[in-house]
Amino acid sequence: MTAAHLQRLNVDQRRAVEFGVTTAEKGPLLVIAGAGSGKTNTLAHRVAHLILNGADPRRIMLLTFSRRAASEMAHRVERIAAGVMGDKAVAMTDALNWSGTFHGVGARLLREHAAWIGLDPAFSIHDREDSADLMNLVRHELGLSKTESRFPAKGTCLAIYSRAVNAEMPLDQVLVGVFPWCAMWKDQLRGLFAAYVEAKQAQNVLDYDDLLLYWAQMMAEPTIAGEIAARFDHVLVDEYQDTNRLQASILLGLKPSGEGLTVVGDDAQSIYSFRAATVRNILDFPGHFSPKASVVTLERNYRSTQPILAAANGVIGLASERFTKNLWTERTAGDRPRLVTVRGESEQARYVAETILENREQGVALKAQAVLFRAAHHSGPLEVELTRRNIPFVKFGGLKFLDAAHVKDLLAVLRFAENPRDRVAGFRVVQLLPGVGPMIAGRLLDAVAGAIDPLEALKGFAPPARASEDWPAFLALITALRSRQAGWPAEVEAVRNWYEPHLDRIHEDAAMRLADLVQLEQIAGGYASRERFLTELTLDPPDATSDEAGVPHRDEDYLILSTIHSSKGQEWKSVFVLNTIDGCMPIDLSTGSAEEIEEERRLLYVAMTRAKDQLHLVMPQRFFVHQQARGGDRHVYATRTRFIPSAIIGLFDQRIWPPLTAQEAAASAPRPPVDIAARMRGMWR
DNA sequence: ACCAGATAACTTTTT
DNA sequence: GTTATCTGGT
Repeated sequence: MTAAHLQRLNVDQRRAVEFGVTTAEKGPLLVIAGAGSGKTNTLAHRVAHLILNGADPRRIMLLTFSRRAASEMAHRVERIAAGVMGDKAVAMTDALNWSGTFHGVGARLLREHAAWIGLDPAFSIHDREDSADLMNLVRHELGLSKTESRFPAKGTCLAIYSRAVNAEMPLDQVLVGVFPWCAMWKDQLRGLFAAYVEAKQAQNVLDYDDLLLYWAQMMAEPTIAGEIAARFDHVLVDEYQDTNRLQASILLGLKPSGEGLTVVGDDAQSIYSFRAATVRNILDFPGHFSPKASVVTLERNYRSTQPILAAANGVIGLASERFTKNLWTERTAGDRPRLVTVRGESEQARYVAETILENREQGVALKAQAVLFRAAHHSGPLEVELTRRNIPFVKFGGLKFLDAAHVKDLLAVLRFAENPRDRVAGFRVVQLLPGVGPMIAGRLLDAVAGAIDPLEALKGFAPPARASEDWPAFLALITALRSRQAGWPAEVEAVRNWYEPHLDRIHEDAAMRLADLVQLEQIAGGYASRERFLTELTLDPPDATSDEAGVPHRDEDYLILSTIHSSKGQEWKSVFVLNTIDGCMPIDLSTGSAEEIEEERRLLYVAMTRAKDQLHLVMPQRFFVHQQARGGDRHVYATRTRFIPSAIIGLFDQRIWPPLTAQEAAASAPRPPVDIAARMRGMWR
């Protein structure tokens, strides 16, 4: 007699779900799950199966790639469990509260253990930008901003630092292997990083990497590691191919023997090596343990039609490292993916928009369709076209809502009030006052940092004459925020009221930006407190930005625009991939090492395997080079992506759009070559 | 001494 | 559209 919830699974999926729970097997488990093989579903079933068989959900750690993935997983677990145990399932899955990203879970563990490791539990978390800004401040202090030849920019410095931390690699090796053009600055960089770490500690801030690094350090300390490890019976990790060595170390600390550890992933979908993720993590996983981890491979694809799968397999089959998986499906009917040649980017936009509308006429909702692209700005012309035609859309990836200067300003005020030692936030805030620049801001923050009571230091500071008019209001605001008299989220409104005149002064389009701030206020209302708001917003920023079309309501139908990276784990009936041309895929900025090229190939594979029924790869022949003045005419004549060579072109349905007229078709038909040159040579013989 | 406006250069993917 | 650097003004 088999439980009902297991009967919907195939043999391999069941093995992954039951392994060690209702079977006698022991030890760690690696599930290699091909694209569309029901990976999320299998993992959700395993969690539900664990709970149904007596595991305590409070003692299950579930690590996913994004918060969205975590809540999706919780929903599924609840549905599956509800099918078996009814209403009681809700309480069980609610108790599944250790689920989230590595960073999110890490932040929580760190706050709980802060006292033990000498950390102030009110630490703030810096996002990438903030970290780069702090790196820049330190860079200036060390005089590295005016070296004779140019010192690496703040972003590059942070990338080097981050790589060394996440890959657990010595600086020398990182420089030689990944940033060879910065190798000459080795000593200065080492000094910079030392000062950067000290600055973070003095200001009580952690960056993204610290959330993992501190966690890993705790797991390296036997007393703390024992306490944390003992809290979790099961640790399950999704998207394991996109984890890095630091994350692998954390897992080993949590489950040294591998008992109770399950990781799921697909080596063919590893697309985050720029974040120091390494395919080796998943490939080497079984060997980390003795006895070795068991491996279950899911090869049956439930998503795509056979022709789409054949084309995707064709693309990944040319990878230099061969993957052993052989995806198959029973969905044999369907069209080959279309490889559509269009004249330029505006035709590409028109093709996509028109085909999407046709699909909708055929009953395919906009929500069941998606447009994917390599870089966030590739969708620009399409966004214009969609807006013109009143097609609502939501864009994932690329510039975040939180990256807008005005949003950052407002958040910086809140952060400064929460943690006055946060220099990056303070630096930004005080310079909003007219008459205050970097020097005065620096002096003010020095005074704050040196004082026991930051507020008193602020009050005692003599502002420059030009700022005197705005000074009292600023002081009043910070005082009010520190005392929390307005309460949450009302204090956001107080900040906005204070900020409004400055916004007007600084930005031309103040009205539009103000609307964003009102939206931010609404978002703030969804969080319990200022501290939770700031933390969770940094760890899980709202990533959908919708442009001129206006924010579609959740119940409305809208099209999905997404970078390929952000499309991970999702699926749509109809998928369009923009700019399937060399220079975009692979993107020409990648310095062209073999490994980077391979990752670009996997990116195309990920994009193609998102499609269920219909796949369109669009190739504009003329591609405007970005980063040029508006109206500029610099463009390149593009060629088909190298990942679809003629050897596999037969797997695609090649088309030209708009379709050629009879005359054009005749003109482009193959004709016997005429050797004019030979005739001309013959003229003189 | 220091701010603010102007100018030139750059823009991959993200927790 | 942003961001680092230069220059003129206070």
